[in-house]
Formats: sequence, structure tokens, C-alpha cells
Amino acid sequence: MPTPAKGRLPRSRRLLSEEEILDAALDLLDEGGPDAASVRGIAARVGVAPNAVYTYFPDKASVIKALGERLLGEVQQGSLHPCDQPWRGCVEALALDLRGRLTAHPGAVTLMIGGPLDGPHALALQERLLQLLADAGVPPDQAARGAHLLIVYVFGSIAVEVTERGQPGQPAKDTDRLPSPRRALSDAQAQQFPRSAAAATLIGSHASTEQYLWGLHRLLDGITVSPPPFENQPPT
Amino acid sequence: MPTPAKGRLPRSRRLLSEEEILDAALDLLDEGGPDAASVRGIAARVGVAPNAVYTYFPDKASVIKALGERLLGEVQQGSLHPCDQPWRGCVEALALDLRGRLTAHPGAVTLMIGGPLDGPHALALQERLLQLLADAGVPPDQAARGAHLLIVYVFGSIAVEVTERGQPGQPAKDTDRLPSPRRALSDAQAQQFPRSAAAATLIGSHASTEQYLWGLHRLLDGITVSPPPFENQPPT
DNA sequence: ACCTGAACACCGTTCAAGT
DNA sequence: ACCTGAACACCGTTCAAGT
Repeated sequence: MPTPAKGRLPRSRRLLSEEEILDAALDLLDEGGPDAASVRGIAARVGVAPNAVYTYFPDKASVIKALGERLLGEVQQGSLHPCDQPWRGCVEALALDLRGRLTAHPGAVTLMIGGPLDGPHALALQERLLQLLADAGVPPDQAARGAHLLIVYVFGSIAVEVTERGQPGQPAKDTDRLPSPRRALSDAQAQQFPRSAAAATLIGSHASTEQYLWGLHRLLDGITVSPPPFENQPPT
Repeated sequence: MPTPAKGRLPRSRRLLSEEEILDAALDLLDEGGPDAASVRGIAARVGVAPNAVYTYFPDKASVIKALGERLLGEVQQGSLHPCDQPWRGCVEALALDLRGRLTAHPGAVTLMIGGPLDGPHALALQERLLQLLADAGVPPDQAARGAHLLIVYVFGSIAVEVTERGQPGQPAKDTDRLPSPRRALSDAQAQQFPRSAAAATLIGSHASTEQYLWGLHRLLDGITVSPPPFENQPPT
């Protein structure tokens, strides 16, 4: 028996670790956008041959999946403290933390939303959300629907935000280099879609974080005050 | 002057049309998932050399963008009739139409959400939504925020739905071939995340369309009844 | 077990040439 | 204007071989 090294720490003469590969992938995505995280590029950055990556991950999709899970894990870790605020504040903090940590890596987010979010850290986030809604007195079936609704909203908002800002990979053609947070419409578009043009200027005057939180609370309103008739809310 | 052919119809001896290329791309995506729509594959399907595609579109991203716009255009066209129901019914019909037409093409949707939805048909949909909210008596700034919220929800739901179902490209590993609409958790997962497990069984008992509409109406509740204090709703 | 060089079967895109 | 063959610079992944 070749001594299975039960401590497992000095397992073998590997040059790399899974984490180093994920670091390299994230750096490449941050610098060059969603197409920059090629297996060959990752291998070059950590200084090995392209196929050495396959010692640590079975394929490229697994690398992306693990990277997404790691980003979600940071969120979970960042909100570990039991949160002494009222429940709405806790949901808000969680949503803000999630948004902040993901929008910092638009290239990674673009790849993440291509596949399902079903890893353990994603589940842990859902679990925490269900816990918060239960604490708020929302009955289980409504909390189940509500948590799903919140998840769709939060990830949808992040996805929209990430795709609206230019990725570092795309050269960002200079015709639409507008400084406004939500870019205005061209004259022709404004003429054809007057309400959209007006809405763009109305919303553009607010910070996107404010818009994000407004939507979140509208949604919490809808979840907590809505049918089936339900008024179990604890006092503020 | 080489006679610019003002009628423009028999413009030249082109073998293809933009529509044929989009048809081919959509067929490939439907059959093989998001990675199946290669420029070379499209060209082969319409019977030309790979680079002939670049006569019609400047690059692959433009093909994807045009395809997304076409799918959104069908939605817009499908809800052309002025909608004689009360406004909530109209929003619901629009949301259902959008979901139905997009989830029919999961591969295309996966590619669409990678880039921004800012084409004319996307704007037309937003315009219609703003019109409906204005008809409902929602003041302009709230309608602007609300429309954005609805768009995020609808596209987020579709994206989640599409990524949860397996794409035809991925071989759908036989370990998770569960028949339920929302797949249940493994035993280990259920033990670690009890609320998520319970929520999965609770939601799994409903059709996903019902869950989709539930969220939509919770959201409409939040938009129409919420601060700033507002009770301008027309009688049913 | 881990890494290597070499190869396979693909990509998107460009270029010069033909009509 | 439109299409072609040929090529360039890439991909992800596999395989046999080395340690």
C-alpha cells in the first residue's frame, strides 16, 4: 500500500491548487471580460501547460461553476453575524452585499448566469432568506414563493446591471460613451418611444442602488401584505 | 453612375437573406444548445462558405443580437390588439406571451442574456408596459421604476427557468434526471438545508406558470399600493 | 498523482481573388 | 455587391509519455 497520507496535507507534488486556478480565472475575467478566461489563458497565468488544468477540474464549465460558488460563498461569509436588525434590514443587507460582491466581477457574472445556481453556497443563501422570511412571520408556502421571487429579482438586477455596463472585453464603441448612469436614448428613439425616453431621464436621476433597493422593498411589500390574507407581521 | 436600383428589391444577386441566416441560427440553437450556433455551422446550414455570413452581419455578436430582437418582435406583434381587459390582465398577457415565446428557445435565451436588451423591439415592449402602468393611474416616476422592476423580473424568471431546465447541448447527466418540475434536493442537501428542502417540495407542487404569475401580481401589488402614498387606482 | 509535448477537431475572422 | 478558397490565430480537450 503506497501510504494514502491520511493527513492529506502534503498529498503529493502538485504545483498548483484549485484556488490558484480560480484566482487566475477571476483575474482574467476582470481584466478581459467573459471571453478572457480560456483554459489556455488560465494555464499560462499560473505557469503550467494548458492541459495541466484538467488535473484539478474535469472541464472548463467546472472551473466557471466553482468560481461562481466561491463568489457566492464570500457573500454568505460576509453576512455570518446573526443580524440584530429587524428582518427587512437583514434582507436588505444581504441583497446589498450580494450585489456589491457580484457586480465587482461583471465578466464572472456573465458566465455564471449561463448555468444554474445550485451549488451549496447558493443553497445556503436561499436557506438564509427562508429563515429571515420565517422570522418575519411569513407562512412557509408564501415564504417559499417569496424567496424564489427575491432570488430572481436580485440576480436579475445584477445581470441587467452587468450587461448594461460595458464589459472590459468589448471595446465600448465611442458613439455611446455617455456618462449618465442609465444611458439616454437617441433623438430618433426618443421620438418613437416617448414614455421610455421620459422614464430614462426620470430614473437616470437616481443612483442605481436606490432603484435596486426601491424594487426590493416593493417586492417585500408584495410578499408580506398579499393574499392569502395575512397580517402576522411583528411590530416594528 | 451604376444605377442605384431605387426600388431596392432586386438589389443584387445575393443567395441569402438576413432572415434565412437567423432561421438557421435559431434552428441550430434549438437543436444543439447555446454553443451550436457557430458561424461555420450557420453557413453550412444555409449552404454557403463560412465567411459569406459576414456579408450580412459584421460579426457573430450581431447575429445573436438580431436574433434576440426578432424574438422580442414576435412578442410585440403578438400583443398588438389594444387589449380590452383591465390593465392587470394586459400586463399578465404580455408577461405570459413573453415567457412562452422565449422559453421555447432556451439556447437563444442563454445567449441573449449575455448582452444588453436595448434594440427597438425591446424598447417597444418597455414603452407598452409604461403605457399600461400610466393607464392604471401610476404616476410617471413610479411607473418608470415599476416598469424596470417588471422587466427585471420577467427576464430574470425566464433566465432562471431556462438555465434550470437542461439545454439540449449539455448531455444531462443521468444522476439528476428527476421528473419533477423543480428538482428536489439530495438527502445530504436536505439535511443541511431543511427550509430549502421544504420549500422545494412546496413549490414543486405548483405549476411553474402559476409561480410566475404569483410573483408578477405580488410585484404589481408592490408597485401600485406603495409609497409615495398613492390611491389613484381606477375602479375595476 | 501530476505535469508535459503533441495532436485533433474545432472556432471567429480576415484577405485576396473571382464574378 | 456578393461569394469563394485559403489562411491566421486562436479554442477545449485527449492521448501517450515522462516523473
